[in-house]
Amino acid sequence: MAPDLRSDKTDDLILGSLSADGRRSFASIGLEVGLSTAAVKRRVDRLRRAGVITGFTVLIDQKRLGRPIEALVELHTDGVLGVDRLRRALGPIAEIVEAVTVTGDADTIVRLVAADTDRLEAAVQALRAIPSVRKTETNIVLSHLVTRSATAF
Amino acid sequence: MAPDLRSDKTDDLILGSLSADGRRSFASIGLEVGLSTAAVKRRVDRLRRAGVITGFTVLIDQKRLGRPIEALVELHTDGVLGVDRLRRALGPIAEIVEAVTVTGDADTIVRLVAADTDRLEAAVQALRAIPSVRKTETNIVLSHLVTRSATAF
DNA sequence: GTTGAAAATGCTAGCCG
DNA sequence: CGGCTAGCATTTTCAAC
Repeated sequence: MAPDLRSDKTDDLILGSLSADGRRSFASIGLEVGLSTAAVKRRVDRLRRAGVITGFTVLIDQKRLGRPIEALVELHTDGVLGVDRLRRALGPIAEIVEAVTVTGDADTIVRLVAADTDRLEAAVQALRAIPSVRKTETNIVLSHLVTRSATAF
Repeated sequence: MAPDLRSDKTDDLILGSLSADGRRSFASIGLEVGLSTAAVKRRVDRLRRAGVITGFTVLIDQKRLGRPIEALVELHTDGVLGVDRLRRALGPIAEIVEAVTVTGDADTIVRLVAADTDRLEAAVQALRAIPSVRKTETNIVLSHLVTRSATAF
Protein backbone atom coordinates (compact mmCIF):
# COMPACT_ATOMS: atom_id res chain seq x y z
CA MET A 1 0.00 0.00 0.00
CA ALA A 2 1.14 3.52 -0.73
CA PRO A 3 2.26 5.61 2.19
CA ASP A 4 -0.39 7.43 4.11
CA LEU A 5 -0.97 11.02 3.31
CA ARG A 6 -0.76 13.65 5.93
CA SER A 7 -4.00 15.49 5.44
CA ASP A 8 -4.89 18.66 7.23
CA LYS A 9 -8.10 20.37 8.15
CA THR A 10 -8.39 21.94 4.71
CA ASP A 11 -8.23 18.54 3.06
CA ASP A 12 -10.99 17.38 5.38
CA LEU A 13 -13.11 20.34 4.36
CA ILE A 14 -12.54 19.60 0.70
CA LEU A 15 -13.40 15.94 1.20
CA GLY A 16 -16.50 16.99 3.09
CA SER A 17 -17.55 19.24 0.25
CA LEU A 18 -17.04 16.52 -2.30
CA SER A 19 -18.86 14.00 -0.14
CA ALA A 20 -21.89 16.24 -0.14
CA ASP A 21 -21.63 16.90 -3.86
CA GLY A 22 -19.08 15.01 -5.88
CA ARG A 23 -19.60 17.21 -8.93
CA ARG A 24 -19.05 20.50 -7.19
CA SER A 25 -16.69 22.83 -9.01
CA PHE A 26 -13.25 23.55 -7.63
CA ALA A 27 -14.07 27.25 -7.73
CA SER A 28 -17.09 26.80 -5.50
CA ILE A 29 -15.17 24.54 -3.11
CA GLY A 30 -12.45 27.16 -3.00
CA LEU A 31 -14.92 29.81 -1.89
CA GLU A 32 -16.05 27.56 0.94
CA VAL A 33 -12.66 26.55 2.22
CA GLY A 34 -10.82 29.78 1.49
CA LEU A 35 -8.55 28.65 -1.33
CA SER A 36 -8.15 29.56 -4.96
CA THR A 37 -9.50 27.30 -7.68
CA ALA A 38 -6.00 26.21 -8.61
CA ALA A 39 -5.12 25.36 -5.02
CA VAL A 40 -8.22 23.22 -4.63
CA LYS A 41 -7.42 21.37 -7.82
CA ARG A 42 -3.86 20.72 -6.68
CA ARG A 43 -5.11 19.28 -3.39
CA VAL A 44 -7.71 17.09 -5.05
CA ASP A 45 -5.11 15.84 -7.52
CA ARG A 46 -2.78 15.09 -4.64
CA LEU A 47 -5.47 13.26 -2.68
CA ARG A 48 -6.19 11.19 -5.76
CA ARG A 49 -2.56 10.32 -6.33
CA ALA A 50 -2.18 9.42 -2.67
CA GLY A 51 -5.10 7.02 -2.94
CA VAL A 52 -7.24 8.85 -0.39
CA ILE A 53 -9.72 9.69 -3.10
CA THR A 54 -10.35 6.47 -4.98
CA GLY A 55 -12.98 7.84 -7.30
CA PHE A 56 -16.26 9.62 -7.75
CA THR A 57 -19.64 8.05 -8.16
CA VAL A 58 -23.34 8.62 -8.43
CA LEU A 59 -25.73 7.73 -5.63
CA ILE A 60 -28.65 5.70 -6.87
CA ASP A 61 -31.91 4.98 -5.12
CA GLN A 62 -32.33 1.29 -5.91
CA LYS A 63 -35.96 1.32 -4.81
CA ARG A 64 -36.80 3.75 -7.58
CA LEU A 65 -34.97 1.58 -10.04
CA GLY A 66 -37.26 -1.30 -9.27
CA ARG A 67 -35.10 -3.12 -6.75
CA PRO A 68 -36.92 -2.45 -3.50
CA ILE A 69 -35.56 -5.37 -1.52
CA GLU A 70 -32.28 -5.11 0.31
CA ALA A 71 -30.82 -7.89 2.41
CA LEU A 72 -27.73 -8.78 4.37
CA VAL A 73 -26.80 -12.44 4.10
CA GLU A 74 -24.37 -14.03 6.52
CA LEU A 75 -22.28 -16.79 5.00
CA HIS A 76 -20.81 -19.56 7.12
CA THR A 77 -18.08 -21.26 5.18
CA ASP A 78 -15.55 -24.03 5.50
CA GLY A 79 -12.02 -23.00 6.29
CA VAL A 80 -10.87 -24.17 2.89
CA LEU A 81 -12.57 -21.39 0.97
CA GLY A 82 -10.00 -18.72 0.13
CA VAL A 83 -10.72 -15.07 -0.38
CA ASP A 84 -9.92 -15.13 -4.08
CA ARG A 85 -12.10 -18.12 -4.83
CA LEU A 86 -14.93 -16.62 -2.84
CA ARG A 87 -14.60 -13.35 -4.73
CA ARG A 88 -14.84 -15.19 -8.01
CA ALA A 89 -17.84 -17.16 -6.81
CA LEU A 90 -19.69 -13.99 -5.82
CA GLY A 91 -18.89 -12.17 -9.04
CA PRO A 92 -21.61 -13.66 -11.24
CA ILE A 93 -24.45 -12.99 -8.80
CA ALA A 94 -25.86 -9.73 -10.12
CA GLU A 95 -27.81 -8.85 -6.99
CA ILE A 96 -24.68 -8.55 -4.86
CA VAL A 97 -23.77 -4.98 -4.11
CA GLU A 98 -21.11 -5.52 -1.48
CA ALA A 99 -19.37 -8.31 0.34
CA VAL A 100 -16.93 -8.35 3.24
CA THR A 101 -15.23 -10.99 5.32
CA VAL A 102 -15.51 -10.52 9.06
CA THR A 103 -14.37 -11.92 12.35
CA GLY A 104 -16.89 -13.57 14.59
CA ASP A 105 -19.75 -15.90 14.04
CA ALA A 106 -20.26 -15.43 10.33
CA ASP A 107 -17.35 -15.58 7.92
CA THR A 108 -18.69 -13.34 5.20
CA ILE A 109 -21.47 -10.81 4.96
CA VAL A 110 -23.03 -10.18 1.59
CA ARG A 111 -25.30 -7.28 0.86
CA LEU A 112 -27.68 -7.59 -1.99
CA VAL A 113 -30.47 -5.72 -3.68
CA ALA A 114 -33.27 -7.49 -5.54
CA ALA A 115 -36.30 -6.68 -7.63
CA ASP A 116 -38.59 -9.08 -5.79
CA THR A 117 -38.57 -11.96 -3.34
CA ASP A 118 -38.17 -14.51 -6.12
CA ARG A 119 -34.92 -12.93 -7.20
CA LEU A 120 -33.81 -12.58 -3.62
CA GLU A 121 -34.43 -16.27 -3.12
CA ALA A 122 -32.60 -17.15 -6.33
CA ALA A 123 -29.62 -15.08 -5.23
CA VAL A 124 -29.55 -16.73 -1.82
CA GLN A 125 -29.77 -20.14 -3.48
CA ALA A 126 -26.82 -19.16 -5.63
CA LEU A 127 -24.91 -18.29 -2.48
CA ARG A 128 -25.79 -21.64 -0.92
CA ALA A 129 -24.63 -23.38 -4.06
CA ILE A 130 -21.09 -22.08 -3.62
CA PRO A 131 -18.87 -25.02 -2.58
CA SER A 132 -17.94 -24.87 1.10
CA VAL A 133 -20.76 -22.51 1.98
CA ARG A 134 -22.37 -24.47 4.80
CA LYS A 135 -25.08 -22.13 5.93
CA THR A 136 -26.64 -18.77 5.16
CA GLU A 137 -28.70 -16.40 7.27
CA THR A 138 -30.71 -13.78 5.47
CA ASN A 139 -31.70 -10.53 7.13
CA ILE A 140 -33.96 -8.16 5.24
CA VAL A 141 -33.14 -4.49 5.64
CA LEU A 142 -36.16 -2.64 7.00
CA SER A 143 -34.96 0.94 7.17
CA HIS A 144 -31.85 3.05 6.83
CA LEU A 145 -31.07 4.99 9.98
CA VAL A 146 -27.77 6.58 9.03
CA THR A 147 -25.97 6.92 5.71
CA ARG A 148 -23.08 9.17 6.50
CA SER A 149 -20.67 8.72 3.66
CA ALA A 150 -19.85 6.59 0.73
CA THR A 151 -16.59 4.91 1.52
CA ALA A 152 -14.40 2.76 -0.61
CA PHE A 153 -11.85 0.41 0.84
CA MET B 1 -42.74 8.27 -2.37
CA ALA B 2 -42.60 9.71 -5.85
CA PRO B 3 -43.73 7.46 -8.66
CA ASP B 4 -41.19 5.13 -10.10
CA LEU B 5 -39.44 6.10 -13.24
CA ARG B 6 -39.53 3.91 -16.25
CA SER B 7 -35.89 3.70 -17.14
CA ASP B 8 -34.62 2.10 -20.27
CA LYS B 9 -31.38 0.54 -21.36
CA THR B 10 -29.86 3.92 -22.16
CA ASP B 11 -30.55 5.16 -18.66
CA ASP B 12 -28.85 2.05 -17.32
CA LEU B 13 -25.82 2.76 -19.45
CA ILE B 14 -25.67 6.35 -18.24
CA LEU B 15 -26.01 5.25 -14.62
CA GLY B 16 -23.28 2.70 -15.20
CA SER B 17 -21.01 5.34 -16.61
CA LEU B 18 -21.63 7.67 -13.70
CA SER B 19 -21.15 4.85 -11.21
CA ALA B 20 -17.70 4.24 -12.63
CA ASP B 21 -16.89 7.95 -12.70
CA GLY B 22 -19.31 10.39 -11.15
CA ARG B 23 -17.51 13.38 -12.64
CA ARG B 24 -17.54 12.16 -16.18
CA SER B 25 -18.70 14.80 -18.64
CA PHE B 26 -22.03 14.52 -20.39
CA ALA B 27 -20.22 14.76 -23.70
CA SER B 28 -18.02 11.75 -22.97
CA ILE B 29 -20.98 9.75 -21.68
CA GLY B 30 -22.82 10.72 -24.83
CA LEU B 31 -20.07 9.28 -26.99
CA GLU B 32 -20.34 6.01 -25.11
CA VAL B 33 -24.10 5.67 -25.20
CA GLY B 34 -24.70 7.26 -28.58
CA LEU B 35 -26.42 10.47 -27.51
CA SER B 36 -25.61 14.13 -27.75
CA THR B 37 -24.33 16.06 -24.75
CA ALA B 38 -27.67 17.77 -24.30
CA ALA B 39 -29.60 14.52 -24.47
CA VAL B 40 -27.43 13.00 -21.75
CA LYS B 41 -27.92 16.05 -19.58
CA ARG B 42 -31.67 15.91 -20.04
CA ARG B 43 -31.72 12.25 -18.98
CA VAL B 44 -29.53 12.89 -15.96
CA ASP B 45 -31.72 15.83 -14.97
CA ARG B 46 -34.79 13.64 -15.32
CA LEU B 47 -33.22 10.84 -13.26
CA ARG B 48 -32.41 13.39 -10.59
CA ARG B 49 -35.93 14.83 -10.54
CA ALA B 50 -37.36 11.32 -10.40
CA GLY B 51 -35.21 10.59 -7.35
CA VAL B 52 -33.30 7.76 -9.00
CA ILE B 53 -30.11 9.78 -8.78
CA THR B 54 -29.97 11.11 -5.25
CA GLY B 55 -26.58 12.74 -5.54
CA PHE B 56 -22.94 12.48 -6.41
CA THR B 57 -20.11 11.80 -4.05
CA VAL B 58 -16.43 11.10 -3.66
CA LEU B 59 -15.12 7.67 -2.69
CA ILE B 60 -12.66 7.87 0.14
CA ASP B 61 -10.22 5.22 1.29
CA GLN B 62 -10.64 5.49 5.05
CA LYS B 63 -7.51 3.48 5.70
CA ARG B 64 -5.40 6.15 4.06
CA LEU B 65 -7.13 8.77 6.10
CA GLY B 66 -5.99 7.12 9.29
CA ARG B 67 -9.09 5.10 10.09
CA PRO B 68 -7.98 1.56 9.33
CA ILE B 69 -10.51 -0.28 11.45
CA GLU B 70 -13.92 -1.10 10.12
CA ALA B 71 -16.51 -3.03 12.07
CA LEU B 72 -20.10 -4.17 11.86
CA VAL B 73 -21.89 -4.09 15.20
CA GLU B 74 -25.14 -5.92 15.72
CA LEU B 75 -27.49 -4.24 18.15
CA HIS B 76 -30.09 -6.19 20.07
CA THR B 77 -32.66 -3.80 21.44
CA ASP B 78 -35.86 -3.72 23.44
CA GLY B 79 -39.07 -3.41 21.51
CA VAL B 80 -39.65 0.02 22.97
CA LEU B 81 -36.88 1.70 21.03
CA GLY B 82 -38.38 3.49 18.04
CA VAL B 83 -36.60 4.22 14.80
CA ASP B 84 -36.52 7.97 15.37
CA ARG B 85 -35.12 7.73 18.86
CA LEU B 86 -32.52 5.25 17.69
CA ARG B 87 -31.52 7.50 14.86
CA ARG B 88 -31.05 10.39 17.25
CA ALA B 89 -29.02 8.22 19.60
CA LEU B 90 -26.67 7.15 16.83
CA GLY B 91 -26.19 10.64 15.47
CA PRO B 92 -23.53 11.83 17.93
CA ILE B 93 -21.26 8.82 17.47
CA ALA B 94 -18.77 10.06 14.92
CA GLU B 95 -17.43 6.65 13.96
CA ILE B 96 -20.78 5.50 12.59
CA VAL B 97 -20.83 5.42 8.81
CA GLU B 98 -24.06 3.59 8.27
CA ALA B 99 -26.87 1.97 10.21
CA VAL B 100 -29.83 -0.13 9.17
CA THR B 101 -32.62 -1.98 10.93
CA VAL B 102 -33.08 -5.57 9.89
CA THR B 103 -35.31 -8.57 10.35
CA GLY B 104 -33.89 -11.58 12.12
CA ASP B 105 -31.71 -12.09 15.11
CA ALA B 106 -30.25 -8.63 15.44
CA ASP B 107 -32.47 -5.57 15.35
CA THR B 108 -29.98 -3.07 14.00
CA ILE B 109 -26.64 -3.30 12.25
CA VAL B 110 -24.23 -0.41 12.61
CA ARG B 111 -21.16 0.01 10.50
CA LEU B 112 -18.34 2.05 11.84
CA VAL B 113 -14.85 3.12 10.99
CA ALA B 114 -12.27 3.96 13.66
CA ALA B 115 -8.74 5.23 13.95
CA ASP B 116 -7.67 2.57 16.46
CA THR B 117 -9.04 -0.09 18.78
CA ASP B 118 -9.45 2.42 21.60
CA ARG B 119 -11.80 4.49 19.54
CA LEU B 120 -13.58 1.40 18.33
CA GLU B 121 -14.11 0.33 21.90
CA ALA B 122 -15.31 3.78 22.88
CA ALA B 123 -17.79 3.79 20.02
CA VAL B 124 -19.09 0.35 20.99
CA GLN B 125 -19.42 1.49 24.60
CA ALA B 126 -21.42 4.45 23.37
CA LEU B 127 -23.70 2.04 21.54
CA ARG B 128 -24.12 -0.06 24.66
CA ALA B 129 -24.97 3.07 26.64
CA ILE B 130 -28.04 3.74 24.50
CA PRO B 131 -31.13 2.99 26.61
CA SER B 132 -32.81 -0.27 25.60
CA VAL B 133 -29.74 -1.60 23.83
CA ARG B 134 -29.42 -4.94 25.57
CA LYS B 135 -26.51 -6.48 23.76
CA THR B 136 -23.98 -5.79 21.04
CA GLU B 137 -21.92 -8.09 18.86
CA THR B 138 -18.91 -6.60 17.14
CA ASN B 139 -17.50 -8.09 13.94
CA ILE B 140 -14.31 -6.62 12.54
CA VAL B 141 -14.18 -6.36 8.77
CA LEU B 142 -11.17 -8.25 7.45
CA SER B 143 -11.39 -7.67 3.72
CA HIS B 144 -13.65 -6.29 1.05
CA LEU B 145 -14.58 -8.87 -1.54
CA VAL B 146 -17.00 -6.89 -3.65
CA THR B 147 -17.85 -3.20 -3.81
CA ARG B 148 -20.10 -2.94 -6.78
CA SER B 149 -21.80 0.39 -6.38
CA ALA B 150 -22.43 3.11 -3.95
CA THR B 151 -26.13 3.10 -3.32
CA ALA B 152 -28.26 5.49 -1.41
CA PHE B 153 -31.63 4.48 -0.05
C1' DG C 1 0.32 29.44 -1.13
C1' DT C 2 -1.36 33.46 -4.65
C1' DT C 3 -2.97 35.80 -9.19
C1' DG C 4 -4.13 36.27 -14.00
C1' DA C 5 -4.56 34.76 -18.62
C1' DA C 6 -5.49 31.71 -22.46
C1' DA C 7 -7.20 27.53 -24.71
C1' DA C 8 -9.86 23.54 -24.25
C1' DT C 9 -13.61 21.54 -22.54
C1' DG C 10 -18.14 21.32 -20.44
C1' DC C 11 -22.76 23.10 -19.21
C1' DT C 12 -27.17 25.01 -20.14
C1' DA C 13 -31.08 26.93 -22.53
C1' DG C 14 -33.67 27.81 -26.51
C1' DC C 15 -35.26 26.32 -30.86
C1' DC C 16 -36.35 22.85 -34.08
C1' DG C 17 -37.79 17.98 -36.01
C1' DC D 1 -37.97 11.70 -27.41
C1' DG D 2 -33.99 13.49 -30.06
C1' DG D 3 -30.16 17.01 -32.30
C1' DC D 4 -28.14 21.48 -32.93
C1' DT D 5 -26.25 25.96 -31.85
C1' DA D 6 -24.82 29.84 -29.19
C1' DG D 7 -23.35 31.88 -24.97
C1' DC D 8 -21.51 31.25 -20.62
C1' DA D 9 -18.95 28.71 -16.95
C1' DT D 10 -15.46 25.64 -15.64
C1' DT D 11 -11.33 23.21 -16.06
C1' DT D 12 -6.71 22.95 -16.88
C1' DT D 13 -2.25 24.46 -17.67
C1' DC D 14 0.76 28.01 -17.78
C1' DA D 15 3.97 31.83 -16.07
C1' DA D 16 5.11 34.89 -12.59
C1' DC D 17 5.07 36.23 -7.73
